[in-house]
Amino acid sequence: MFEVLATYLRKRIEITDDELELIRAACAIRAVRKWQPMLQAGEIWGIKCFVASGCLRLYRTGTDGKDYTLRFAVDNWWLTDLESYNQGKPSSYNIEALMASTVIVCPKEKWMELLVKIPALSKLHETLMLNNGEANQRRIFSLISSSAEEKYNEFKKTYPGIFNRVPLYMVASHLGISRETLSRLRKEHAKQNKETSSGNL
Amino acid sequence: MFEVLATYLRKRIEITDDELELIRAACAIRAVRKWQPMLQAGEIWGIKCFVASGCLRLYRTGTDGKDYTLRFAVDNWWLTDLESYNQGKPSSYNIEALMASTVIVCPKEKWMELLVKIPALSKLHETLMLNNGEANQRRIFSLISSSAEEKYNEFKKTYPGIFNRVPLYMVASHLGISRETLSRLRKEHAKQNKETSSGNL
DNA sequence: CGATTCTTTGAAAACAGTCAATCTGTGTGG
DNA sequence: CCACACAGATTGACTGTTTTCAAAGAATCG
Repeated sequence: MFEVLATYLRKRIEITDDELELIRAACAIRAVRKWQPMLQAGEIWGIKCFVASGCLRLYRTGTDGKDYTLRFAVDNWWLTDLESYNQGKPSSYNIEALMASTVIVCPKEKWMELLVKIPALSKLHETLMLNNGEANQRRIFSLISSSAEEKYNEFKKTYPGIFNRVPLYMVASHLGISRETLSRLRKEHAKQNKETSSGNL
Repeated sequence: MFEVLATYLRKRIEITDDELELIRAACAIRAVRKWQPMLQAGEIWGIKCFVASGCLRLYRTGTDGKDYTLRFAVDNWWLTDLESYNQGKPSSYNIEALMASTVIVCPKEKWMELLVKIPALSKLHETLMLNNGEANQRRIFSLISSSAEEKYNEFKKTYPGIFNRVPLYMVASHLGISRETLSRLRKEHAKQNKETSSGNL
């Protein structure tokens, strides 16, 4: 299973087999069953986490008692609660598997050693952080500027692989709209696609 | 004016006078008049930018033609369009001064050299990135989970210094609500505060 | 299958947005 | 120093989107 991460890294950076061996030694493979929590609010999140296969989500319970999805992570994505990872404080978030998944985890201290030993990895790490920052900026813009329908379209375009893979109500909470609204939007769209594609030739 | 940045840095990291001199040499001081744009959509943003005094905002025009505020920056804050800075692509965003301001800017290449030469600065830089990531995560949660009123309260609590310093309609666009709604919320709150504080003893 | 979870649907209500008019404060030029 | 212009804020009436609530329908899993 570690091969998934190795392939991922080889595709993105110049890395020797020795360096890969260092990483492998620092990491652990973890199988997560469906609905199994990897992180529960109150715990401290002290690991780097790479999704080798499956699908996880990061969510948080609002003051209204409902769950709101901050982020999904599928094959070859990284997933962290930045707040807890960074400050070592108990997390306000939860991470759970949406299907049987395999993740590769690395304790924070070991990860930091790796970053020192392998400059290319450090560079990649920085790039990932920046990409994440950009994605957040775009998402914030979308949230403050778009209607429910626009957000729906954007999500489908940006994460085509996720839309059909996770429960609808989680996508709704990711977009900040109710499940009913999302259900209606989707219905509308299905209808329109049907109309457009049924022209007679 | 560079002293503002020097003081800022001394407060946060161990830094020698020689190192500060390096930074000073790489930076330029720029005065920005009220409403003057520092960045216009289409341009490339290739600098690090530190607000020594005044107030700027980063905003973007939506498909509806309205402007949406992504971020404010006041004294001792950094401001960037991550997307353009990172990828060197033309920006979709605008940056303008909301009052006469002084900013300290450093070209990207020189900044990267500084990061190599001054490890403590590099560490600070990383911390800032992480803090920004955390703030974004919290803001996204707020946007997907909160009503207009909750967002209003949270903004006032999180950025007390900004609320009274920038036009109301910009705060509204930062929260993703209309100026009228924000105006009404504020009125409600003023009324409630009056009621609470006028109890007879 | 049977039970649970998820989605859909309809009707009513709440919330926030739009439009348009008015008000307020600030700065400018006569 | 006043009057005017202008940007920003407020207000009311209305509209429209989205939420909520409740019930019924699929789908999924053991």
